[in-house]
Amino acid sequence: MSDSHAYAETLAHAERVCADRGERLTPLRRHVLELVARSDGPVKAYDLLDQLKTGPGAAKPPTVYRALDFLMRLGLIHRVEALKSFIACAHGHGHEESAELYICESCGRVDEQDHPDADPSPPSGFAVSRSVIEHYGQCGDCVNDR
Amino acid sequence: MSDSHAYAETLAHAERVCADRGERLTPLRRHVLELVARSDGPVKAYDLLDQLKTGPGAAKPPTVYRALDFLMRLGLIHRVEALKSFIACAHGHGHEESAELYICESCGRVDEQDHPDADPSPPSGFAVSRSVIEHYGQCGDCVNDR
DNA sequence: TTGAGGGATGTAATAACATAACATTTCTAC
DNA sequence: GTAGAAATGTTATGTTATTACATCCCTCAA
Repeated sequence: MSDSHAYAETLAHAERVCADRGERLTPLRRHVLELVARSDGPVKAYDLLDQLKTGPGAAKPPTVYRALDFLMRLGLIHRVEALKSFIACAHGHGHEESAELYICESCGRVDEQDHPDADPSPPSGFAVSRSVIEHYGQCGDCVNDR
Repeated sequence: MSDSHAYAETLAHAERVCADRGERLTPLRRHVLELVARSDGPVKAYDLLDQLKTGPGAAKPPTVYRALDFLMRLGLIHRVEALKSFIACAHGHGHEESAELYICESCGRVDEQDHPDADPSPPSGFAVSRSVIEHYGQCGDCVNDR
């Protein structure tokens, strides 16, 4: 997500989503989304905080976490649970709360797949509202490099 | 996992796994496993810490985290990433690193399913070594209760 | 039997991650 | 223009996890 085309699309998509839902993509929120989208891989909240700390009016943790919560609520970013990190959503998909992520532990790249909405085998009667699906390993490139 | 039969089985299983792999289930590690297994649902590291803090020789964080790491390494417990918590593994299954969890947000119960080893759609060439699969929602009982 | 080496545990300090509570500002609608 | 709601600022603190180093304890070989 470091290439500028995808990045521009991410922002344009964010504008559209906000407009659709009557939400405000404020400068702060846009800025945080930019930082997440420009970053080469999953990025941590406190790294964002550092990047927002230029000058005397430095951002404090709640500022960043609120923006991240907002962006997650709109499905514009995902939290990578096992890395305590965040990535920009690669899709304009609908199932905002259920990305399926492939995280390369060698190069750090994250690949987001569309995942089947139908769960293979939920326990009887269980109603899933949100899923965390994260696969760790090595991407094709890193496997070949060895 | 609060019923004593399953609990006894968990410990017996732990003994077997350790014996097989030449690892030592020390009193401390056994104690931590007991606390996790006896707990009614996912339990937090600092809750365990509190439970180990009886008397003056109180346990400190690294003590608990080391035991938890050990138990995870052997597949005896799982970390519930999005809850920052731990549960005893319900199975003696082989794919230790890839439990599929159904977590009820109403009653807190966690149901561990065997999940398909075959991944539906990994990116080309990606070699998965470990997966985090957590489904949040309501279990059948809680859905009916409403 | 002793002492070297390794694994486990104890301990202190601190790093890293996240939220609560409340004040202030900004936007929007009337 | 003003009320109410939404967003942001600010302070403080809560929660989760690790680093670094000391000590203990067990095993095994000399």
